Amino acid sequence: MALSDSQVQKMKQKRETILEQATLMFAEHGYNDTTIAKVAKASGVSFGSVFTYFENKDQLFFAAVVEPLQVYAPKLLDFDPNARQPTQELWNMVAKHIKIFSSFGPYLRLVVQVIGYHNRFAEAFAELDAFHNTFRAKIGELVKNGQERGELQIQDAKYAATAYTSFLIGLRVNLIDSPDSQMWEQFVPFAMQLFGAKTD
Amino acid sequence: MALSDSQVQKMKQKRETILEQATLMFAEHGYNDTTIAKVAKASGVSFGSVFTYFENKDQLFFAAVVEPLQVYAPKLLDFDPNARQPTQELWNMVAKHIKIFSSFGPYLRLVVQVIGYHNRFAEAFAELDAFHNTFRAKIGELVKNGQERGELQIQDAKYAATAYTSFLIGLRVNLIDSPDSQMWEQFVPFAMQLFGAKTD
Amino acid sequence: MALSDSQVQKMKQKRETILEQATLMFAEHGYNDTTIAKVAKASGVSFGSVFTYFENKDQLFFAAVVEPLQVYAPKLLDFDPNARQPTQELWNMVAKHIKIFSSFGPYLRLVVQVIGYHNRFAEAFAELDAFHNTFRAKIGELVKNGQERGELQIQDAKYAATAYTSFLIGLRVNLIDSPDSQMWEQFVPFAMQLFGAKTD
Amino acid sequence: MALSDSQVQKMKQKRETILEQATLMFAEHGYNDTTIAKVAKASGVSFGSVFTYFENKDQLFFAAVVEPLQVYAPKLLDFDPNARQPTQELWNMVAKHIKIFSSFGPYLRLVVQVIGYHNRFAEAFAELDAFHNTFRAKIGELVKNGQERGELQIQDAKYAATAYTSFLIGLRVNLIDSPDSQMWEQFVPFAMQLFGAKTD
DNA sequence: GATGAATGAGAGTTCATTCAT
DNA sequence: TATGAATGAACTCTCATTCAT
Repeated sequence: MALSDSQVQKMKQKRETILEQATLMFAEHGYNDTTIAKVAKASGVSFGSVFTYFENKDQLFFAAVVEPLQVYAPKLLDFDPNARQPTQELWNMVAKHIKIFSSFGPYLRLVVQVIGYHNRFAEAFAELDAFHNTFRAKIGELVKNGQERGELQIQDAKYAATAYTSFLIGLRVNLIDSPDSQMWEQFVPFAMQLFGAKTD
Repeated sequence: MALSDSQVQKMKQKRETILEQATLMFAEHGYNDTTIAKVAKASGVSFGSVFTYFENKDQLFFAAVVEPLQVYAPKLLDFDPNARQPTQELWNMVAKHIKIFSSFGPYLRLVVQVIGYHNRFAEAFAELDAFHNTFRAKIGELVKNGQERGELQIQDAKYAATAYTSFLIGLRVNLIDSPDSQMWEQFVPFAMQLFGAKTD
Repeated sequence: MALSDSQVQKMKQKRETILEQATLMFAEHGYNDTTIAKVAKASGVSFGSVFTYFENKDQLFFAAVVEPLQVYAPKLLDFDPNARQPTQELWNMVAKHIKIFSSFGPYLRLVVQVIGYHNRFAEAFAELDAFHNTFRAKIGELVKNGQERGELQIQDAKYAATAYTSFLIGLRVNLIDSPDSQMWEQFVPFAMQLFGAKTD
Repeated sequence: MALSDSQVQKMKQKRETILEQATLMFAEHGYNDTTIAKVAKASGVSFGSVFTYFENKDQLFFAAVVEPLQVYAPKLLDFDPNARQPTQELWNMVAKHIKIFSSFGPYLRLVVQVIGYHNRFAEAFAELDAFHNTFRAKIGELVKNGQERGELQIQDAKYAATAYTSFLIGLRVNLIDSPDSQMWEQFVPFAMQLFGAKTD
């Protein structure tokens, strides 16, 4: 018997709730200290139900890492590498990135874990790594564009991109308990310097 | 009857071995996936012996995090904030830091974990945080010195220091599997830019 | 979906079985030499199931000590302190007590342990002590009644009650391996003497 | 090389100290919760030394139970079953017993344990049981003597003796935390009633 | 004789996962 | 689909005992 629309809807909602709670808990307490029972409780379902929506704990973790990527990736990639005014574009991009990074703390802690234990979480890491490469490549393009237009110092664009993503992730690690966006904003100019923006 | 010197020596050695193995495993597999039994095996002792040298697993972890700090801290702080040629001093400092960060990968992964779960590892985090503050403060001094001598752009020295340590830790996270020091060296100029070093 | 009635019934039964086996083993071998694994085996369940019914070993022990009290207490208190014929009532009471004490050997050994280590088993002891006080008080009333009616020697009723419960528990300790009720019956007259029953 | 007298003396002393501490701890915390390490610490010796004086933990426990018996037994048996004035003798005996029982609380808790787990502590129990039989027999003789002289009610002397020792041990269990000898003294008359002493 | 490092059997407990209801 | 009882692998930690010094 096919499920009614409202049923399907309800199930989607439930899955979503579980995933959200799982993300928060995985991020806060790590993989091992997050138990299925706790996630279930926080989600208002029986722990048996978690297995209805996710094959096992590993899959739940994988989903918690990879699915938000679908949401964040487009936002992070939302800039134009061929912009006419690359410095301006860069500034806007950095401001946006910083805003995003300052706000999705929990998820990024998850990301840091996956990177830290990339052997343990090989599949999830592969996804993140793939995005990271795409991300860096696109940033690199914009940097190159900026250099070609004489707005940025000449330096290896790929390294600059890596330096930049490192800076972002490092900020997230260091400012672990500071969701205060105003403080985060202070770091935009530093990112610009990293890119070799000419200081007039 | 007191223990003989050689006895004491042997014990020190054994403790050291256990701690080293523990550090490696904690860094590689995290706190939970590192079992006392595995550490013992890797160290060539019975698991009971681990408890001879460390009260419990938590203490072992704490020691693995805090003791190396005694070794690394002086090296990281080995620069002169009042140097006559601040830019030169800064460059040397960065080069040294990058070299150190590129080489003690395992330990830094441990550090990232502690920061990531600072609630879980509160005591260890407190130690790291204290060092981080000292570290940033001293870097900030050198930056200020550089600004006063007109060698660096004027910007908030504290933020610059934070940006720098974030950059370092972010590099360590991103370049998780690259001990290749030559690649790391490429990032020295970027750090200099972060500090607002004037590009002639 | 709630559990079916038969399910609930089965669980109650299982809990009961575990508790019974635990009581027997705690009584026979003491707290430490009674392992969860042994209790589980004796109860025909996996050791994990013991934790489904009891939070931990301490709780299991507590339940083994306290729950039977609900059963035995009413039986031990089943006499009338204001009886018209106090000596007769006393005799019946003693006979009943002796019968009960002779039969629930295992449980009483548990009780003796709790008293012996009342620091270790503080909560369980508190429960037993509370009952003991109630028990002695009610016996004291009957004794007083008997004295007032001139059937018993005048003596401190509270001490008499304590002497009596001591006698009972002492018999249980001494006759550790004698469930033989006939032998136990022999002690009824001694208890009566303790109460100062006048020997005509 | 033979040991000097003073050395022998010192060792005897050390053994004594260990045994005393062991008795106290076994009595207070039971066999399992009393560790060799704790006993050693309380005795001011290394735990290795405990094994110099006692083969193993079981032997230590055995010694703690049996050796004091050599001290207490003569005191408990110090009465004349053929006394000319049996009631008087009985009174004196009871008074002495009560005094002794009120004072050596820790040791008696040990005794209760051994009786409670006589399977576990079979050898120690055998010693205690043997003494108990001797003890009861001698008391029985005095009771019989009293009956023959018409001072005591006629009743089975052996049961009377058992009732009496039960009463004593029961008091010890019930008054676990009352070393207050004055309260203990109150129970002498009750013991006399147990023996069927004629109340004038 | 005295010491305490080394060992490992064995205990309690957690928790992912299965599966009957 | 939802539930939670049942299971047992795996982990940390304790402690009696051995034995080299």
